[in-house]
Amino acid sequence: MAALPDDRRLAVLRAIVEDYVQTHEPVGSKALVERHSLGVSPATIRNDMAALEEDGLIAQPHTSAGRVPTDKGYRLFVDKLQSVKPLSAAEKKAIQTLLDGAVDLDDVIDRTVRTLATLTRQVAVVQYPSLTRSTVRHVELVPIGGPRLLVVLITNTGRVEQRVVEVGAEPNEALLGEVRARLNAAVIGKRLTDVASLVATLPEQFGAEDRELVRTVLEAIEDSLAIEREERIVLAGTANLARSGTDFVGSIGPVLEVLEQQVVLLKLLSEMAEDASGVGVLIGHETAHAGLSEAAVVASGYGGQGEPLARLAVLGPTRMDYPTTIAAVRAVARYVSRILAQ
Amino acid sequence: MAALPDDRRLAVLRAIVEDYVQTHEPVGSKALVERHSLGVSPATIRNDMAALEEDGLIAQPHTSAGRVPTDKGYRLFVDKLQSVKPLSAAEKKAIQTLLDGAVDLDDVIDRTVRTLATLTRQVAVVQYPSLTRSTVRHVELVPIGGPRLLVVLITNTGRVEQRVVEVGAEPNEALLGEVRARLNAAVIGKRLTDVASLVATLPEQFGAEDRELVRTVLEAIEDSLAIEREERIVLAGTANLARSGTDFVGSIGPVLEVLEQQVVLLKLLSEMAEDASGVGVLIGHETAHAGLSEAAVVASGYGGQGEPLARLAVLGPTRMDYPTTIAAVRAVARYVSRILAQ
DNA sequence: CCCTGGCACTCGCGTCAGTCGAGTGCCAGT
DNA sequence: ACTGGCACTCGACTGACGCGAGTGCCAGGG
Repeated sequence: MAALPDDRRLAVLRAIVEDYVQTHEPVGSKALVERHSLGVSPATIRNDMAALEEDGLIAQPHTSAGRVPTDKGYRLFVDKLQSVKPLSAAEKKAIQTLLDGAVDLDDVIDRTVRTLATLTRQVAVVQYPSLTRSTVRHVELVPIGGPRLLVVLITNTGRVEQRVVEVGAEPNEALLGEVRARLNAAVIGKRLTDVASLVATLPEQFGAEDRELVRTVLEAIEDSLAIEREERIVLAGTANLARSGTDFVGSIGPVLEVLEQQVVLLKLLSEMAEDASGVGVLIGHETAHAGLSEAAVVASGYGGQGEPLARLAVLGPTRMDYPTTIAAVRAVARYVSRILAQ
Repeated sequence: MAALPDDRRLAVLRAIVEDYVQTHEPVGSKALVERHSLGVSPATIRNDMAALEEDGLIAQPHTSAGRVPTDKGYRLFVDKLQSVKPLSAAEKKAIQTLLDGAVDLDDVIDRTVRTLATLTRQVAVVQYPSLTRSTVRHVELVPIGGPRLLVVLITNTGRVEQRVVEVGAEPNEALLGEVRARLNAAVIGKRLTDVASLVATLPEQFGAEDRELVRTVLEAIEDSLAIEREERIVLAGTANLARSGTDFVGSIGPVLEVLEQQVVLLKLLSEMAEDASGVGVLIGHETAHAGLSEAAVVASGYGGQGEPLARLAVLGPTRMDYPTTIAAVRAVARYVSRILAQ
C-alpha cells in the first residue's frame, strides 16, 4: 500500500525544511523531487505544497519563488517529523575534552557555554545554577578585623556567596560560635528558598544585646539570596550571529539587544516547557519577543535530579538544523549535570 | 596676520574629520566651505586636500568622491586637533545616578560597563581590577566540616577570592589559628604578586607534621592568584555595533569575534599607552588586529593612585566622535576610581 | 480518485545603456 | 597666494529588457 496522501504531505514538509535549512533558499517543487526520492512528479508536489500553504505551514516570499517553512511549519517539524540525530563519536569526545578538568563552578559554566557555542556554531546561553533551587551546604561567619564580619554561604552546587557586613562592635568569638552553630543547625541541607522562614525565630534565641548582630547577619544572608544577582547568565558565540548574518533579514541588532537584556532571556528560559527528553524549543514568534521573531531557542534544564537547577540553551535563526542542535543541547546538558553531581 | 597655510591645512583636516563623523559620507571641498567658515574658496581647499592626501592623512574611496580621514588622519586629529568636549551636566548626573548605590565590586563593574555603553552608545569594555596589582587586606581559613578548609582572600579592591581545599585530616583550631596569624602577618598590605615569595619560608616555621597542611593552604592561595581567572573582562553594548552597522564595511562578525576572545582584548588593553590625562586611543590598524581594522579603542586606567588597577575602554568604529567619547571614558574612569577608593 | 504532463502566467533578478551630478585636478588670471 | 573656470572621471540612479525559476490550472491517463 502506497503512502497515504497525508503522510506524503508531511514528508514534503520535512523535505522542504531540510532543504531550506541546508541551502538557505526557497525550495521549489522541481528541486524537491530531484533531491528527495518522493516517487511522484513535481506537479503532485505542487498540489501538496498548496495544501501545506493553506494550512499555514509554508509560505512563499514572492509570487514566483519557492516555498519557505513558516514558524508553524518548523514547529510541526520539530514536534513530529524530526528524528534526533545522535552525536558523532568525535563530537562526544569533544564535549568530554572541553568540559573535563574544570576547577570550579565558574569554570564549569564557562567551559559549558563555550562548548555549546563551538558545537552548534550558534549563540550559547547558560544560566547559573539558580540559588533558589539549591540547598545550603554550609554557612560560615568570619571576623575580618574590626567590626566587620564576612558571611559566607556555600551551596550544594559548589557556589560560594559572600557578603561583608558591618556589625556594631567587634563580636566575641564565643558569641560568633554560638550564632554559627545555631544558624547551621537551622539551615544545612535546606533549600535556599526556605532559609528566610527557617531563621525567622533565630534572633529570639539570643539575649537582647546580641539580637542586633544576629539580625544583621541574617539580613546579609537574605540579601545574598535576592534573585537579581544570582540569576546570572553567560553567553558565548555571539559572533556566530554575524556569520549567519543573512539569516536575519533585518539586522542582528535586535537579537543582540535581547541577548544583553538578561532579564528577558531569563524569563524566556524559565518559562519554557520541556518535552519528555528534557529539551524545549521556541520558534520565532513563540518567543513572544519582537527581536527574536526570526530566531529560535533550544533549551534544556541541567543539574539536579528531579527538577533542573538551571537551564542552558542555544539561540540561532529559525532556519537552524534542529535535529543536530537538539542533540547537542541535550548531550551537553547531560554531561554538565553529571559533572555537577560530583 | 592671517593663518599660515599649514595651520589651515590642519583646520581642513579637523573639519573633514568632524563632518565625516557627523554625516558618515565622504566630504567634498564645496560642502566643507559651506559648513565651516574657512574664509577661502573651494579651489583652495582642494589644494590643501591634495596636500593632506599626499601626507596620507585623508583618502578618497573613489576617484570622483569626497575625502575620508585615514587612520593616520584620525591619529593626528586625536593627538593635536581635538579639544576635549566637557560633559554636559546631564551626562555627569547620569554617571552619578547610574554608578551610585553599587553594593559590591561585581555591582560596581556591572554598573560601570553599562553606564559607559549607554553614555557613548558604543561597546564598553571593563577589565576587573587586576589581582596582581592589588594588595592583601585579609586572609581567612575556615574549617567547613571534615577535612575541608575554605581559604578566603580579600583584597583592597573589595574582591573576594575563595578556594575549598582538602587537607589530610580535620585540623585543630589551635593550629589553624597559628597558621592564620602567621599568614596574615606575612602578607597583609602586601601586593599579591609578592605573596608567593613572602610565604615561601612559612612551612618551615611549623612542625614536620603540620607542614603538609600549611603547604596545601599556600598552594590554594597561589592558585587563586593565577592570572587566568582574575583577568576577567565584562562587556556591554554589543548591540550598538549593529546599530552603527554601516560603519563596518565588512560584517561586524570579526569585531564580535575579537570581543569574545578576552585574551586578545586584555592584551590590547594592557599594552596601551596613555597620555597625560590618562586616556589612550588606538585607531584602526594600530590595534594590530585584523578584526579591528575599522575600529578604534578609547581606554583609560582606573582605580589605584599611582598606577591604575585595571582599565576600561570603549570600542567603536574609527569614525567615532573622539572628543565626546574620550570625555566620557575619562569621566567614568575617574568616578569609578573614586568609588573604589572608598 | 489520484497522479501526471503540459502550458500560460507571474515576477524577481541581473544586465546594459544612458544620464546625472558631485567632486576633482589643473591652469590661467588677479 | 588665492580664485574662478573648465574639462574630466566615475559612482549612483533609472528604465528597459530578457531570462529563468516557479506557480496554478486543466485535461487526460492509470
